[in-house]
Amino acid sequence: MCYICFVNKITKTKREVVALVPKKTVARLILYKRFLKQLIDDGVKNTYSHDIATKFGVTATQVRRDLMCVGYHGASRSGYDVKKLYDEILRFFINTEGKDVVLVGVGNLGRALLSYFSGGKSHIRVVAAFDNDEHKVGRVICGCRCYHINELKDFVDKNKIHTVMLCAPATAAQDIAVQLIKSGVKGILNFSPVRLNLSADVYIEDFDITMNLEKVMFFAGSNTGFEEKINV
Amino acid sequence: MCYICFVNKITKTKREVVALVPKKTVARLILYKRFLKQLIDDGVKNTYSHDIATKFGVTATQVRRDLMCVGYHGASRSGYDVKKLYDEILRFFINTEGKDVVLVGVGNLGRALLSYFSGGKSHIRVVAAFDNDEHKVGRVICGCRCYHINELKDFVDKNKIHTVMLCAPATAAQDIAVQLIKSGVKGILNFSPVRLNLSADVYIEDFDITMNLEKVMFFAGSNTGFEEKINV
DNA sequence: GCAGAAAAGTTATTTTTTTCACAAAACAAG
DNA sequence: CTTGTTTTGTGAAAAAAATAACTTTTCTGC
Ligand SMILES: NC(=O)c1ccc[n+]([C@@H]2O[C@H](COP(=O)([O-])OP(=O)(O)OC[C@H]3O[C@@H](n4cnc5c(N)ncnc54)[C@H](O)[C@@H]3O)[C@@H](O)[C@H]2O)c1
Ligand SMILES: NC(=O)c1ccc[n+]([C@@H]2O[C@H](COP(=O)([O-])OP(=O)(O)OC[C@H]3O[C@@H](n4cnc5c(N)ncnc54)[C@H](O)[C@@H]3O)[C@@H](O)[C@H]2O)c1
Repeated sequence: MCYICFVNKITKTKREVVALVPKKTVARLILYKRFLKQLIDDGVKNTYSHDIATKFGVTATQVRRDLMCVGYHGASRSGYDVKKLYDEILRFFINTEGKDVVLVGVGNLGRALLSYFSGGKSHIRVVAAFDNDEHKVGRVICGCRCYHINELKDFVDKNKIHTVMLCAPATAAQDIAVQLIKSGVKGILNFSPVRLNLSADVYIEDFDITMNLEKVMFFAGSNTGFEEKINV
Repeated sequence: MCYICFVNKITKTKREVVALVPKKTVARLILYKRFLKQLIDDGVKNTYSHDIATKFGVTATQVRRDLMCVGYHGASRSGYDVKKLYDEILRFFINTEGKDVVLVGVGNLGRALLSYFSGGKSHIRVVAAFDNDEHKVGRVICGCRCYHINELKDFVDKNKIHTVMLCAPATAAQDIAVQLIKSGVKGILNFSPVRLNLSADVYIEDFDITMNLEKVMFFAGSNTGFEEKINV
């Protein structure tokens, strides 16, 4: 597999590019991006693969491999220009940056998420919430306006929404997901503990709190020396 | 790597066993367990690797591979006895089952988690919550009693707690984590967007909502045909 | 009882991800 | 200007995970 500069120099469709980038690399790049942002805010000018690696508990080689995917070249000996590297990573995430997100299911979890994303703690904007509970529809909840789920298709169309956080009860999740896809949604962060059965051209990330808690309980109980470096 | 019956027949320490079981297999086994529980409740007696595979979007071979790790043998043609397989998976998770968990950081997210786990929606028990906010200490919040963070060590000792859900602000997370480890905690499900820097004999699962949302946004924007089968 | 199908179990192969190892570059000090 | 050190970039190797291919068992229908 040849990663070399495929983002910038060789003409490939975005689809092919994505296929070449390991999924875990995408996850790590997001973390690197966050770290670089921090460095910029702190006024740091340069950084090294080794720095980044230490920060995230991976090897320096891994970091350099990952950075190959974004096509920015550091300098021997003086490492990476923080600002330039950051910008290049932003370019890699060009389809992501600035895009808005909506949330479906304004329950306990949904409200926690809404307050977080409305509270200015994130650069990601959650621009609307949807529920089927008439008591919630029409109100502004945790800083976000709540619409009826039936209004979702219109909203998604008009606002070119690609991504949804799905916090509905397990029993409703599959039906809602089908509706989301019909409305043109391309990615779902699924908090409900059910696997969504959908056509293949949608990206689903199952974000299963209970399963992950059980996983921690297992490894905590088993006393292995393992430590998952990065959760992907 | 030879998986054969290592749980039951070959004498190995638990540590070695865990090292042989792929991490992702552990994650999938938890999902299979949940599915089998459902089948038992529905009165289904038998199931097949193919059934389970379809349910979770993996291959039947993968399922059989995973099940090798728990040491239960199905029967050709008639598949797996649901109850027996479930029991065998429980045996695999013997150190996990029945163990209790505590939560640190009773903020927006913490409260959502507390109401979920106190609301009888999970078989996992969150037996105490900890915070440093005097307004919260001493109260029962979302069905769970909240103690001062200073009382944590005692509680963890007395109640043999191994696992913690950490929902504190990013700025406090590292300090709290150090304290947790000193208190004897062996596993942390870390919701804060910082990597915890700790000694290696603790299992940390970084459960980074923002990073995962960005990942979905990336893949949603990039229109690849990819679908992550199971989030691990 | 036998042919055929269906399913588990297992070995081999492939694919994906990570690490190793080293060349090339760049800088610093003498 | 040369030597040594540090750091990137990358081919090659290794490790991990997933899949394919094959073997055996068991059941069904004839
Ligand atoms: N809260 C947690 O800590 C937690 C933990 C683990 C898993 N989960 C999962 O996350 C999901 C949400 O959990 P929660 O605690 O917020 O649940 P909740 O019951 O508090 O909220 C669910 C919300 O979805 C809405 N809803 C129901 N049907 C709908 C439909 N058809 N269309 C639109 N909205 C609909 C409800 O009105 C409600 O507002 C659940 O699937 C749950 O299993 C939550
Ligand atoms: N809420 C979300 O949807 C969301 C989304 C992404 C990430 N997160 C992360 O999850 C974590 C919790 O988020 P939140 O929205 O619940 O935050 P929050 O501010 O609402 O709650 C934090 C809680 O931690 C307590 N706390 C602070 N310092 C403490 C200490 N030293 N010891 C014990 N308790 C302490 C506070 O009193 C408060 O109750 C944060 O790290 C946040 O970045 C949350």
